[in-house]
Amino acid sequence: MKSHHPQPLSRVSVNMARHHEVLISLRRIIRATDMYSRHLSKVAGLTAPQLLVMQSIAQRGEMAMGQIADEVSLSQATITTILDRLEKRELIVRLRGSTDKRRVYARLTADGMALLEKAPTPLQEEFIDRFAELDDWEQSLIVSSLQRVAAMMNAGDIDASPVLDLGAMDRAQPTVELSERRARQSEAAAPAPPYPEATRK
Amino acid sequence: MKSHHPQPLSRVSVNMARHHEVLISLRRIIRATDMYSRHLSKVAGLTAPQLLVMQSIAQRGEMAMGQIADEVSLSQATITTILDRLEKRELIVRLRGSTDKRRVYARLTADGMALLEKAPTPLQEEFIDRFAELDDWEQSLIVSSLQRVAAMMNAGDIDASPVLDLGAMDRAQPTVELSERRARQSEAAAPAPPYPEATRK
DNA sequence: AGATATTGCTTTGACATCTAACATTTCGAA
DNA sequence: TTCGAAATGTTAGATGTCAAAGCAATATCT
Repeated sequence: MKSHHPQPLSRVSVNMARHHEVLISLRRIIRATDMYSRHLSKVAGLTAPQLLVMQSIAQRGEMAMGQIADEVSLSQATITTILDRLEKRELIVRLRGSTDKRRVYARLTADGMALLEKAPTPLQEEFIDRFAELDDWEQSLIVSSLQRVAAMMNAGDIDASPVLDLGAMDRAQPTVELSERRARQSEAAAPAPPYPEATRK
Repeated sequence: MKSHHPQPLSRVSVNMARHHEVLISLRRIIRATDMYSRHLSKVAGLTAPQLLVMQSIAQRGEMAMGQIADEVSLSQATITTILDRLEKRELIVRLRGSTDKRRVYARLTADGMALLEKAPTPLQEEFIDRFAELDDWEQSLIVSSLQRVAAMMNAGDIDASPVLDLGAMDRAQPTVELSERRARQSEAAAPAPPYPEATRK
C-alpha cells in the first residue's frame, strides 16, 4: 500500500468494512458450497462430504474413522454419521480392526467404487474451470489468501508463515504439505497400504 | 499464463494440487466458522447466524424475512427457523405487515437488544485482531481473493470484474456495493426506517 | 497383576441449511 | 370483476455438524 493518503478519519470505518467484507464473502462461499453439495446429491447421488469421504477412502484402500476425519477436516462424530448413511446404501463396509479392536476401518464396496467413478468433482466444475483460466500468479494469490485466512481462524494451529510469502508464488510447488501435516497419527503416510489388519465386523 | 517456467509435465498435477488446496482451505475455514459459532453459543448464548440475523434487524430497526435472508446470505426457510428460536426465547417479535399481509417483520425486544449489546463479534476476535495487524495491501489482497472465490462459485451471479483488480486496492473504498447489490427488493436502502408499517401478529 | 488413563468410535441432543410443497395475499390481465 | 400468476412465509424432510457423554479396548503406572 503506497498510501499517499493517510485517511486519518476513515481508518476505523475502513477496517470495519474490511473484515465485514470478509464475513460477507465467507457467508457466500459457505452457501455456494452447501448449494453445490445439494446439487451433487441430485445428479450424482452423493453429497459433497460423502464424496469427499469416499474419495479419501478410495485413495488409501482402507481407512480408520479418525484418519478420515483428519483428512477431510470433520469431527469423528460427523464421519460416523456420514458413514452410517453410506453403509446403509452399501457403498462402503465397516471392518473392525483385528489387532486393535477399537479401530473401525471403512472400505468401498464394488457399488461404491462404481458410483465414485461416475461422480463429479467435490468442487464446482464451474469454479475449477474459471480458476484454471487464471494466471499462475492469480491462482497462487488466491490459494495463499485462503490458507492465510484458514490459518488465522484456526487459532493455535499456526506453525509458521506469519507473512504472505509472495516469493513462493514462483516456486510453483505442488504444496501438499498442508494435507500431510494434518495427518496426526501419520501411519508413516504409505501411498496405499493394500489391506491393513481388519476383519469383517 | 506467463509462467517463466513452462513446467511441461507437472502442469496438470500442479493444477490439481492447486484447486485441491482451495478445497482443503475452504473445508478448514468452514469448520473454523462452525466451531466458532458453537463457542459463541456457549459464551454469549447466540450462535453465529443468530447473531448475524439479530444485528441485521438491529441495524434497520425492523426487517422482513426476505430482507434478512438476502442480507445474511441464507434461505428464507432458514431465517424462519432461526427466528422461531429467537422468538421462543423472546429476543425478537414477529409483526405482520398491515398493508401487505404477506409480509412478516421482525423486531428486537428489550431482552434481545440487551443480549446483543454484550455479544461478541460474529467473526473470531482472534481473526479480526490478526487481520487488523496486516498491512493494508495484504488485507485488500485477502478480501479481493475471497470475493473472487465467492464470485467464481456463485455461477450466474457475476456481473463484472473478470480479473482481480489490483489497481482497486489503492482506492481503498469501504466497498459496500456487494451487500447493497444483494438487496433485491431494495426498499430504496433507507439507512434506518424507524418503524414501517406493521402490527402485532 | 490391578487400577487408572488414554484412545477410538458411537450416541445423543441441538442447530443450521436447503429444497420442495403449501397456504395466504396481492397483482395483473382478460 | 374474476381468475390465474407471482410474491412472501411456513412446514416437512433430509443432511450435515459439533460437543459431550458413553462404551469398549489398549496402554501405562505402581
